[in-house]
Amino acid sequence: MASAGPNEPQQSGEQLRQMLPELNSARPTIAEIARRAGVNKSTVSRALRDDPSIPQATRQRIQDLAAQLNYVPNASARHLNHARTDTIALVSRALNLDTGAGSADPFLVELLAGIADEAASHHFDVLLVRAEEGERELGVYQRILGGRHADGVILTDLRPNDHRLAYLCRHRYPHVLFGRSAEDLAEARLYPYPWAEVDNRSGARIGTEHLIGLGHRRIAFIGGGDTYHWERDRRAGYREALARANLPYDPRLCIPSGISQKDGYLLTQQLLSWEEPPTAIFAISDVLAVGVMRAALDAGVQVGPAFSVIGFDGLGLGSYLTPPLTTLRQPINEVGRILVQLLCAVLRGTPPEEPHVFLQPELIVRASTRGY
Amino acid sequence: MASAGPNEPQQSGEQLRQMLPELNSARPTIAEIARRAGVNKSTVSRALRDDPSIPQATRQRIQDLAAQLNYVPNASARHLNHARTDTIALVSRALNLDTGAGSADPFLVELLAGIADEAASHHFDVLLVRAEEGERELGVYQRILGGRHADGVILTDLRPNDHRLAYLCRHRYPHVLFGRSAEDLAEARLYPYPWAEVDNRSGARIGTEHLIGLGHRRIAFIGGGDTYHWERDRRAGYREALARANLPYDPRLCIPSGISQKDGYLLTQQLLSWEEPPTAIFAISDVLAVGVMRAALDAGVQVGPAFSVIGFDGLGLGSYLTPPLTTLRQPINEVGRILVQLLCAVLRGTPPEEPHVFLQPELIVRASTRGY
DNA sequence: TTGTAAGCGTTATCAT
DNA sequence: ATGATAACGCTTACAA
Repeated sequence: MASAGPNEPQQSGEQLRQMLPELNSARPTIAEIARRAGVNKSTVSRALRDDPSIPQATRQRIQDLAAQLNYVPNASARHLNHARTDTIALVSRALNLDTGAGSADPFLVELLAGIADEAASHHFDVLLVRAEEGERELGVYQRILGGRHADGVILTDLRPNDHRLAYLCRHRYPHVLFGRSAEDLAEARLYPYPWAEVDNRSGARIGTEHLIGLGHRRIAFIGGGDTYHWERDRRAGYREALARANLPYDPRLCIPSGISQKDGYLLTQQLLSWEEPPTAIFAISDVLAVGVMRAALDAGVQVGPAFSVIGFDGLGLGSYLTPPLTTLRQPINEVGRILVQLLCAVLRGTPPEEPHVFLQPELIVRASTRGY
Repeated sequence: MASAGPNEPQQSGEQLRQMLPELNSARPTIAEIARRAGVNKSTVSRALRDDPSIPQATRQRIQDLAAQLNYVPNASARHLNHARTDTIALVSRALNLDTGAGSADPFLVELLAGIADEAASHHFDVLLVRAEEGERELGVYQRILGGRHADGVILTDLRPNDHRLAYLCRHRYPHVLFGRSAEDLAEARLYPYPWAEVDNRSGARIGTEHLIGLGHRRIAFIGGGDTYHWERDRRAGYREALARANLPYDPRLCIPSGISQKDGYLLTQQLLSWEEPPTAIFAISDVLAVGVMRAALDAGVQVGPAFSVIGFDGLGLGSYLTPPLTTLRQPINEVGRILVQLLCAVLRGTPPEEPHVFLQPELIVRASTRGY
């Protein structure tokens, strides 16, 4: 296979060093354009924004000149002048390598895609920020919002009594939340800033009811700690379904865990070694469910009728697993879009009539859950 | 389950509208600090950066005051002044919802995690930018780099004769590439800007040789178009292995496709309907391999000895598939870190001695490939 | 040790 | 229709 022709500039790697002094040069300013055009800076500024007070002819002349010189207005200068940056930040825990997830969280990309897409259509830049934990947690928001790296921020991984909320409200930092608790919905609707959330509790309840409907009675719920709304709510939905069906709640069947595939794998290995193992497992996320199914298969347990598995999230992956995974699909892309819309509305000064969006997940039944 | 106590400020959603005027207020400037401290702006500026010329006492006093007033220097002002933004941008195609991938690319998160982590440790912000296609492709770089939204940019999805390179070089826009061709490595080493790449060709060759070593003779290679280096190189590696083993190259067995699980699924369905189907499949990515394995299982073909499948990427997912997927692991996180290190070095004005990093992927043998 | 003033590149408010 | 000027918030010679 022939090499692609040498089309790029060819220089020794060392020559980069020689180019360095020029790196920051040669970007024309508005003053430069003005000088060359023989007009004032303000005329150029007007011409470039198609101000009708500038006659068509000069306008065109200046625009051509600017294009020819490859002029692009300096963002920092503009931001400084306008007192806004047209940038929103997404703060996410999933970017931390040491967060224990073991590997990438597919959820984040889906969300990011929605966010990036919508932000672009609003002419906003997107800043990606790692969430910090503990002492330095609030410092992140102070830096980004106080220092005006961004005009507003999207928060994820909300917790009960999340002290970030009080902090952001106190400082009037524009923000939008992904994740409120279904537990306090009435209260959450009073929150002054927008949020969007998927009904984790109902989702988990519906999923559990699905298992119960299939005849399962010993249903384990695995995954999640006690930290975030989404994990608490999903667990609550599980218990709610049991209660409604007058099934006893067995704490031994409700097992906390990490969020990686491996966690699901190890826990399921244990479960299956019980003398009376559960006949169905509700995994708190699709990622976890992957590990659960693998463990079952490795133990020679066929996933389906005798041992049903359901996940949560609706990752594209699910339908290609063996067997295909029943799950509760979240409209992740859409959540991303909505979050951006809500935040932009706030920044624009025109908050939406209903700033609180509560979406329903959708039960997708596949072969991993079958009648017992 | 009790609701989390009402800890957040409680206001009607409509009150947000009333708060709006205050949104952009109340962020103190350096002038404000100076006024309150009874000193000049420049003194404050110095005190805040621990300039030793300011006596310890005043320094402390000013720092306390700033902290108390929640002062954070305005990034735009600082950037304007310094003529740099301490921001790098990642331009990615994977953020486009309409890109045909169908869903999230897990690869991107892994890369992002590495990038975000390393960038943070260099005190750089990370801007996330969707790649455009066609006419508007270069406009993205003009806007980001010319407009100084970022100091430098990370390019992905490189193509042969990628005209972005000439463009960036011509304008002296600092950048680093993820993806050069193994086909023109000598030439690529002359490129003035840094790049990092994983040896896709060798990886694919080693993977194919693995299959050949297992006794497979009819080996299909599916996936990828003719656009990007990574897909061309992997295909080249496949052919190289065949050639070395004196196996004939059958064009019918080298099948282009999209990059989604579904593409892998549909193609494999077709393959299996042939009168003499291949006994092994090299899927150009792990994501594609997921679809391949699903199709095999659905067709009643057991993946393993009689029908081996190998992927490429080494996503965490692979070891939990059924059967676990043999693959070539790319050090994705590390690539992200390296890209940032290289770019920061350029921006710092101290380019590394060896700006071109070529990493080897690692063959990870699992149960999806077995002797034929 | 600290203050003064110029400058970063825009935009906006005056005038003219 | 266009020019002059101030302002955005910060840094940094240069003075004092």
